[in-house]
Amino acid sequence: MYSNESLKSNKDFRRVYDKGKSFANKYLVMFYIKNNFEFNRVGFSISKKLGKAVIRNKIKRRMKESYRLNSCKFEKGYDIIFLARMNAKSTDFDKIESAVLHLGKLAGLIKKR
RNA sequence: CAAGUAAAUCAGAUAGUCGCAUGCUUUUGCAUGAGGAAAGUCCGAACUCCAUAGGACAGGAUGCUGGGUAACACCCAGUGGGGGCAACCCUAAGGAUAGUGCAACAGAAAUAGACCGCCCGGAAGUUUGCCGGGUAAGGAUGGAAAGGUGAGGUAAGAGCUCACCAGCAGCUAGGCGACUAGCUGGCUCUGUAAACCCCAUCUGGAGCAAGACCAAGCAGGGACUUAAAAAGGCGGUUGUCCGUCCGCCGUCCCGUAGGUAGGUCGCUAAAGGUUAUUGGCAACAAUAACUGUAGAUAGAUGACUAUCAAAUACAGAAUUCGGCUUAUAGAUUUGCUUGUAUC
RNA sequence: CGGGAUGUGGCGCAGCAUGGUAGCGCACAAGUCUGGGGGACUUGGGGUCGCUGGUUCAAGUCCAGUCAUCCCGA
Repeated sequence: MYSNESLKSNKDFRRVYDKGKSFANKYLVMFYIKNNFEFNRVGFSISKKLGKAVIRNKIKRRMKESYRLNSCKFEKGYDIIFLARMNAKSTDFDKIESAVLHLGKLAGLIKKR
């Protein structure tokens, strides 16, 4: 994942939160909106309520990894934000990976073969 | 062997596949990549800015002694006090004779004192109570009751007298010093300063989002100098005042200058680490050799597999160091003390 | 990086500057007034004062450390 494929400024995040659509399951919430680029931009957000720095880092890395492994399956041209919920604190990598794919299917962003 | 006590160390390793950050290479790779507390932000510094960091007051901090350090509320060595059979541990430990305040309830009385009791005398008089005085030994209250214990002494008592102990003042000796030991003296002084306060020492403020450079948009600002001469006014700092210094109270210029978004630097070599020698009880210092170790900016360490008995704790760098405090699975090593058993 | 506030019955708050009795309102329980309800009145129960140490004769109050929650500034 190159650096221009991630959401950076607070302005970009606000645009997705305010104008985008959202889906949720047990572990994650996903916000997304169409952008004007040829590629996707992804942001990850983990609230301070989930735990201390070590726990938040671990959750974010797992979310990043599970998107990276499945990024080829997503449609291009969207800004996406994944937001961790309280249940993500105590799960393993497989559950988070399946949660990412599940949200992609709900939103219709997974390519149909 | 058991119990205890003091200290030190490790904080998964190795191999493979995919992936991230930085640097070097140039299209392929190679190297490096979180902690003992990175944490809490409780102290101390470096560094940067505030015109200067000078004086006074206020405020704040520290508080047994000596040393170490860039500095410290830290560390080392000692002194006094407290706890433990001991090894050892704890200790905000200056001043109550500078002054002010406070000490509920109980109790006769709380910073000064006769309720009961004991003793003497008086009048009345059957026991007995009443009146006047002496007395701090005993009782009761309290955290604290006018030094404690014993003997003498006395009407009963009392440092009234003596011995020992505690405390106070002075002298002598030892120690750099906190203090210790001895002698002498008058006989005895409540506690609280983590109440105000006094004394001694230290202390300007803000913080890397400090600050420097480049610079879209937007907008009014910027530059320079003397004609007169001194005084005054206003402004420049973030407790107040004083002192020093600077600017303004005139002319000239206009996409120039300042500067927001954004970017670059600050940004990692450091009061650095390891080893040896020397000095020192030690903390630490000096010298020599070797070594070169994260630097992001939505913010880099993850996922999976195999082996080791198990991989499990607390926990993630954000300017950098020195400490303190708090959290911590599992395991290892060493010194010392006490007890038990055997030789 | 820096500054500040709060924690006391089930809920909302006093009491801490000046240390000795933990209190107020609502809620809860019982009783009285009423034919009954509502309402009023009377009585009662319920507190490791966030936690751990220290100072003091004595700590909710003073001091130190710690945990949690909330707010503000650059």
